[in-house]
Amino acid sequence: MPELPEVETVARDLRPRIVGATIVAVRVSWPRTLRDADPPAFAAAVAGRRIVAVGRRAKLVVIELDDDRALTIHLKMTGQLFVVDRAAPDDPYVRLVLEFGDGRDLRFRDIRKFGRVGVHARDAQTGRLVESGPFFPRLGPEPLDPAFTIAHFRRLMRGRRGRLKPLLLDQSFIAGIGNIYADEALFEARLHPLRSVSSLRPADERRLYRSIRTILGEAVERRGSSIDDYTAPDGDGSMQERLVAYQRTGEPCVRCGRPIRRLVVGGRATHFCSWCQRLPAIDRIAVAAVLRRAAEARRGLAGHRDPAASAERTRRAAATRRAQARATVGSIH
DNA sequence: CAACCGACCTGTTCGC
DNA sequence: TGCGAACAGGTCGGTT
Repeated sequence: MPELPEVETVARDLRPRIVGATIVAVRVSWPRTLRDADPPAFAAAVAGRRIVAVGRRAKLVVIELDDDRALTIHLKMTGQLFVVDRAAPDDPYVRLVLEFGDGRDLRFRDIRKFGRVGVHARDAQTGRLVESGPFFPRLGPEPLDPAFTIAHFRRLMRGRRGRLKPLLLDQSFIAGIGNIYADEALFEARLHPLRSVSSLRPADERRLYRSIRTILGEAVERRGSSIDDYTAPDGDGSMQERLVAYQRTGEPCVRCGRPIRRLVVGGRATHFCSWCQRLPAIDRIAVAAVLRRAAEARRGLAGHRDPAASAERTRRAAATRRAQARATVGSIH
């Protein structure tokens, strides 16, 4: 589920609650939640350790311990972290619990069981996570880091060949962007998701760089987008109110009024305005086949329903589900 | 290297 | 009312 802004919010909410806490025991109800699927080894590694810092890298929550190690937690689609009193009622979707010496629990709840928790080495000198090893993916730079400049961005783009949307989702290119913010950044930059990277001119690259930072920055300020199962320990974000492309199929584009269109790119739903995010001539031919196939697929879906109404239904259902998730979490300090 | 596919999971919605 | 298919914000490994 969560992308960079949501994970950042979770880390910030967790920090004041768990820094200083000592882990005295571990409960694992779904062993595969652990990246090495070995609960006894995990318990032995963390028992007695004190938490000294909480941060984020890409979409990972990083919990640093008072030895040379850190826990990384990837929430994937439906993971949630919250702190409750040990006596708080159990929940069938809680997969892993860190029990603290002060009577509280850090609980990891994850309906779809995609989330993963790993133990990683930490550089004793710098306190930074060692970003290597069998379970650690190659991660690109942090887009909101001040060190991530337009020059840096240009250098990364050089030599890349594919299309924009898959590139933005590639965590080894830039870390932390997911499906929502990829669509929003491309809309903001007025770039078509199927635009070829090699066709970008300097002005296009500048707009893309700026839109990525603007969208992610605002999303962090707004505590992320609360959609479906995502909610943070200190409550919902509000970025969902500002999304203008994602899940807006059929609704009028906020810039030109033409309907937002939906395509599947790399297996992911992709939302854009085909007027504001036009393809240059070079790309049109290459992309024509993709668009034709999408049109055929749409026609194939008999009983063509109203896409805007459908999107609205989807959002309402999502809000309901989120309310249930929130009620379940019921986090305390 | 780039893109696509099925896996991994569960819950919800929609068409029939 | 019930049933199956499609879909959901992420990533991985194996193919093409």
